[in-house]
Amino acid sequence: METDPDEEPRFAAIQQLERFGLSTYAARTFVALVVLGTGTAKDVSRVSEVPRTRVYDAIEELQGFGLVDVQQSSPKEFWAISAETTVGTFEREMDERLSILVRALDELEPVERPEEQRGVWTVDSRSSVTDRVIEFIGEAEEEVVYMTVEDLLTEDVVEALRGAAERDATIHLGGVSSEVQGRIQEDIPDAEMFESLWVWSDTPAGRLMMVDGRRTLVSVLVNGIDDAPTEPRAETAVWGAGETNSLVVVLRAIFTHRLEDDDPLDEQ
Amino acid sequence: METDPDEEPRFAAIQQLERFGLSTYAARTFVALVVLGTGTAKDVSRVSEVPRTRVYDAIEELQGFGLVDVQQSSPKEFWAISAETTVGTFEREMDERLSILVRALDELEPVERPEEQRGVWTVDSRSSVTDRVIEFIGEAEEEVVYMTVEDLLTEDVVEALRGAAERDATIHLGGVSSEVQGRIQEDIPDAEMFESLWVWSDTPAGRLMMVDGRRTLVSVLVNGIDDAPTEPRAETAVWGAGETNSLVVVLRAIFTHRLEDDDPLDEQ
DNA sequence: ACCGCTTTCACTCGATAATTCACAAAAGTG
DNA sequence: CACTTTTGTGAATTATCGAGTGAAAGCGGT
Repeated sequence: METDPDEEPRFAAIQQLERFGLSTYAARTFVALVVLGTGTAKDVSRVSEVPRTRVYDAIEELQGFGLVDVQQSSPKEFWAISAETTVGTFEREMDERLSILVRALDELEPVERPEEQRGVWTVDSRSSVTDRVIEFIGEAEEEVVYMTVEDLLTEDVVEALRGAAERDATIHLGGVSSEVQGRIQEDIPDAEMFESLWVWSDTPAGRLMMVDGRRTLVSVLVNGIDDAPTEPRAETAVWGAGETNSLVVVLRAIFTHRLEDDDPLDEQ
Repeated sequence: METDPDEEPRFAAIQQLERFGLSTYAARTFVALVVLGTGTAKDVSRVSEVPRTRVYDAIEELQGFGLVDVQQSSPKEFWAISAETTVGTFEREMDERLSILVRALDELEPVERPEEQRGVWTVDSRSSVTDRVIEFIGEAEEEVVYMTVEDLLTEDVVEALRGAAERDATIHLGGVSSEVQGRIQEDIPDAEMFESLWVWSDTPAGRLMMVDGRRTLVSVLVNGIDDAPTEPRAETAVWGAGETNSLVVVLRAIFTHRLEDDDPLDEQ
């Protein structure tokens, strides 16, 4: 690191503002004004390193976003809205953009997504895997089998499972310690716990799920066991859909065999 | 218009995706996949007009956002997440960015913003003016005088007024018809209504407010009366702060004079 | 081993944004 | 009132990044 620590929030703010679509001049100008509260083009130029003659354009851009007010005097003075209001402004802006996006996508999306798939799809980051898990659980009508290491049994997943349980789907949950089992039983009384089908820890295994016997997902934690345990290990998953999908067929075989058995740990 | 109406949502979707930071290739590729549900580079290229050879880069970019999964086969196949999940993904992304921004801005913002101001600031769009109005009402400790045309008495403003009333500030509200007065009385029982100080309609007047006798705002509706009444008329405002601010002094004179009078319509 | 297809990658070009420059208008200053 | 400094606007120049192109490297099947 070679950056002045005092400048770190300034840099972060500028970076985020740029990501929201401001030009670098506009972003730097705004941050300068937040620090100053109020100031002239010259003031802004001094603390923001924006060429003085360009401050005016930047202000205009910021006015378009409703982020600064100006005082019609000579020299003109500029005033930045409060941090709080700024966030509110962007929140509204983003809501707006999102609603346009969802409207457009809904029109484009074919009414029914192809269900049966031949291949096996791969998903990469942890958050994406979680997305997929939640999506699939959300489609469950009859049965969810979900086996996971505890780290990955996050609140939103439990939420999705509860939703499925309330739709009268059977929940089989495996791989979690007895303490956590208790907590889950409170949330989802109907969930049925089962022991791990095999030794679960000390493997890179992440989660393993099957929904209605026609959709399955398997994930592993990458950056192997011997790696520095600093980084939360990244997750990567494969999933498949359809009665005849190969991944589905394999997992269905395993699960139905094991779950119908009352003493699953001994065989094979 | 010369665009195929069928293509309009497609265009809108691409545009929004670009604003969220996707390259045009990535945006076009994703939209193509949403339409197709699933497809190879060739398929995508055909419907998206993205050069076939660059589809792969686009997919990589999209994977970074968690928007597509791929099938490791030859040819590779690509799968787009559902519209619903897409929105969720961006929602999380934006929340993340916003929280970084607010953290950074809070550190930068001087603890107390300068209160007394000499000049008069101008604000431009309707939403920005509303922002300022709400902000100022939120600072009220003793008294809010707010006179407005009914169009501009939106729910969020009423909300802010209620908040001020609950902090034991006196609310004087003027310029609204008796029907609306009734509705407001329900929301904010303590609000005190007063008649317009002058003929209010048929002027370009918008709102006029004073908070604690030290902060005032006046707005007008531009794009004059004789303009086509299609567009909701734009609003532009000026505001000032501080006991000795000229705008504040003028409005305080008017308001205190008129409000203390029981028969405000006749004089001057 | 060959051919066609898929995939990757290095490179050009052009649009756009960043930066600099020149100058007119306005505001101070002696 | 002449002269200097400051302020604001517009155009000119430079840099950067992404779109588009094409060559070359894998891969599969015959």
